[in-house]
Amino acid sequence: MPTVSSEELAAAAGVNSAKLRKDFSYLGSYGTRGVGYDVEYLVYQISRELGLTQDWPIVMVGIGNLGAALANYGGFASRGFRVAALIDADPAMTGKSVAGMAVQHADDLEKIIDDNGVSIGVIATPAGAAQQVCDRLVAAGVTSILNFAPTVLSVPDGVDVRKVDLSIELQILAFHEQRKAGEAPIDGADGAEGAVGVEGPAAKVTKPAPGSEKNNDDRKGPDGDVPAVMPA
Amino acid sequence: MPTVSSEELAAAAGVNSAKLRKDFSYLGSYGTRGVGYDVEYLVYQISRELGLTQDWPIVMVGIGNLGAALANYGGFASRGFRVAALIDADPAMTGKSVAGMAVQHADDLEKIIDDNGVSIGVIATPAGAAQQVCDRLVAAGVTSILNFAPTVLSVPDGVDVRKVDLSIELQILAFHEQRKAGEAPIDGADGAEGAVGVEGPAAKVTKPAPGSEKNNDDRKGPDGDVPAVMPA
DNA sequence: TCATGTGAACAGATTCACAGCG
DNA sequence: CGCTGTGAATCTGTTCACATGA
Repeated sequence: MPTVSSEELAAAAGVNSAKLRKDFSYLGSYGTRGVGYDVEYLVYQISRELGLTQDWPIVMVGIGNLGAALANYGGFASRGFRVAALIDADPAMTGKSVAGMAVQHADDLEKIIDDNGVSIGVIATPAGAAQQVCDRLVAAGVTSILNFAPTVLSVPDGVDVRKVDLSIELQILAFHEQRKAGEAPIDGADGAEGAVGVEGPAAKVTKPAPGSEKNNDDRKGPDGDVPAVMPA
Repeated sequence: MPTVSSEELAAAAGVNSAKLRKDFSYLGSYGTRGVGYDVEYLVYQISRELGLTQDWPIVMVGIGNLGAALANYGGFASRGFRVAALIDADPAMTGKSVAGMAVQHADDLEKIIDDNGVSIGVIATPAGAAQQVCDRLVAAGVTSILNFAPTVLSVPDGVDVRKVDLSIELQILAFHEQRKAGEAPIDGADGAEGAVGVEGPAAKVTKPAPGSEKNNDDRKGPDGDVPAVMPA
């Protein structure tokens, strides 16, 4: 399949074809009128725009279950990421092989980052160690951090942090599940009678997907469809 | 602190106070004019709306590194989730203790789901097993699935699937990192000269956060700020 | 003729600004 | 008086529909 039309791509992705064309147009005019988009060329252009054509050395700090799972995660390499080092503070871990790499001790963190020109760090430590690790990463020159620890990190301006909360996804499923179960108030403690706009967001729950596969359509993000504030 | 104003909450969350008030108003009128919101009452109302006051038994299938990491994840219990069972297809895993629970064999999947009234399942198996596990979960009555396997699952109508791609978050960081590095084209293969709207989305990258902590502000979601289509 | 690329219309979400109530 | 709750104004993002060019 050498070329593809916006219509076909849109159907596959479950979005409107006009939106897709408009989005593509922001990257430049890579299509051919009357024909469509050259697949190979389009893939290259999008890859380049997203940074997939670059090599991104990353360090992973905290090689527990989660760190090991991440180190073994197949998707990284194909997206241009190269795990430059696995780092753990536990001396017992040092030298152990995880995902085919020797774990290095946290003492060498600064040197490792410097030697490899790392600008992206992944934190998979326990909550208590996260801020300290973060500070060291930033001091050593890391400017993007992916945080799996259940802590809010403070960083100076110019440093990006993304926090992944693995339970928030379950939360969202449970929220939808609750809706499926019926609108009846579960526990009649008191009045949610006047709950006006509840129907709005709820309409998203089971959108009839235009495509045949249904998977994360309708989704704005892990926290895109729940209120911003939530009790700890 | 018995009460809190929309202004304070908004500052803490890094959003506009009017938006916060409007969002809250969809749940009902739980504030007091001239005073603010009663913290305890507000927490309860939001918890109830989000389903935090319910007990959600879940099963986790695939107890490798990632499954074990999830089973040990502290955040679940506090959000109303109860891990009803850990399930793995490997007989060598059966009976092993992970996060204080004995791993059960996949043969018993249907019985476990039925006995515990489970409606939410977590798949952390290798990609090859995911669809099969998914089908069995659905057949056994599960209606919400959290999928960590790198596969798109097909499910019947009425079943919710959320896919978590751990590398997508890195992808987003790398995308921003690329922007920080400067607008100069990295590889001059050919013309992205006419790249018009690139400045639009880019403006989001380093928004001056209204709050003091900067952490996942500006974020729509793991895929909220990258185009919908991306090469495998 | 066909599918892109894009102004213009539309829809949805956010913010403003203030009436109303404790 | 202060802060909520909310219509109205504004802004942002999506979709329509068609001129344009291969």
